[in-house]
Amino acid sequence: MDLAPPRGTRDFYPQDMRRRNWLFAHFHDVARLFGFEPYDAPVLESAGLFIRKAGEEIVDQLYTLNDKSGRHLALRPEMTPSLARMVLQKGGSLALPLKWYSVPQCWRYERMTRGRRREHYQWNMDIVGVDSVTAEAELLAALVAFFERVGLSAADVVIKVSNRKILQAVLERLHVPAEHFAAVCVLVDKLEKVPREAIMADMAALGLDEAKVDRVVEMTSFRALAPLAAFVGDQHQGIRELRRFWTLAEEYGIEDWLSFDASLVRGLAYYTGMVFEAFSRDVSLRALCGGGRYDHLLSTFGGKDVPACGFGFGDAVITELLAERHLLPDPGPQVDDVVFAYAPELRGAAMQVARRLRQQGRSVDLILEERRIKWAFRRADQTGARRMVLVAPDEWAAGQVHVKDLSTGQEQNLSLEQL
RNA sequence: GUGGGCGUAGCUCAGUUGGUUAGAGCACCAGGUUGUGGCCCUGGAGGCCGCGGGUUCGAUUCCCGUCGCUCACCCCA
Repeated sequence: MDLAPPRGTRDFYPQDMRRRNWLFAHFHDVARLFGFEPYDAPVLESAGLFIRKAGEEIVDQLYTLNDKSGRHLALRPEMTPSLARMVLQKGGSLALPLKWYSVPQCWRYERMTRGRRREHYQWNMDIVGVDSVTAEAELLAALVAFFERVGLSAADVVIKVSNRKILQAVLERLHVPAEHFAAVCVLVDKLEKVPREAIMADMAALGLDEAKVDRVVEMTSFRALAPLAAFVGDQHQGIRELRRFWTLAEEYGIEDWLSFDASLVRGLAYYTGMVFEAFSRDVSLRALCGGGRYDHLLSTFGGKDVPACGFGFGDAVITELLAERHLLPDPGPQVDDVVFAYAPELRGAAMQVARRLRQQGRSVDLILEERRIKWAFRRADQTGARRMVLVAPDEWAAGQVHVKDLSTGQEQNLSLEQL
């Protein structure tokens, strides 16, 4: 029997769990600060929820299975389709806008390399029902709040921002059929990552010959808004949204974190407007997080569209960055009191003491075995306990327990009421 | 998918030019100290040397295969 977890998955021993909880606590805290409500959905969904035909890698990497009734199911590779399903299921009964968040475990079957596994936890924040870039500004402000809380600054992290509507305008001028927009976006996303020849056949199938691809490459090379505005028109909606967004970002005080980058497209098919990804400025890592606007996702599931945007933020890359910056804490256990009975006859008394302490909300490690006191002290050191509470014959006869502060060494006898 | 590195105690690793009983540190247990921790001392337990085959009088060591882990490349959110 192989005792290792399946390839690409992780065990979380208590020490790992403490660190994970530390990170997740920041996710939860920031969500609360921004007024987002938690939700969750099954890890296992109908495979059809995730299967799209735009050539996305995430669809090729689905973990799928057939259950005993022959249903075609998949482990979720991302959370957004489940969120869309939940919103659709409630019809019009949900009071918009929704500001929801979750920290789901997501799965994808892919080859293992450094910092890439087959399972990760991904903090998701989504705003459903707001069609203005005020929503994107809110999401990015939350991202910045998170980075600041874990000790990162605008000197460490850059959030690249773009808007797919600009690419859409370019494609329209090149007479690329509108129904190919999503698939072309997925290919353009690959332009920077694979040799151009590798995807030219796919480009041609979608209506883009060499000259048109040249035009797209030229357009994605811009790192400033002005030349693009000249390209697609100063009053184009994509340009106006970006300008409005930047104004909002300045008012939020987060503009130092942001950078316009026309090459940013993202590899998911459903984005329709603003898109963004955060990167470490100097450490070579994959994107820390990414997101964007997906105003037409709900109609692909047969429902009425509702404007929405959101981001996903995986636990893996940020953990690597924080570790490299020595910003990742290694918290110890959180036991307050160790309760130890000197003799078997005092076990009942020790249980009473432990119960009393727990009623006060203290974390109590009651020694369950017949051990020598030396062992109890060593265990107290290992668990980081603050006090040793000794239930001893003479003191107990007087209605008291002997309490030792483990950091100062001070000792005193206290009654149950004084504990 | 290609190439490299590594598989020896719970963990990190040493070692064996092929030879009797495979070592260390940390961790664990016991004792020194029958009611007081961290330090120290002494002792103990713990190994199909990844698995299978081959060569050999003899393999943890050499050879072949295989599985696992890992890094780089390839590919990709």
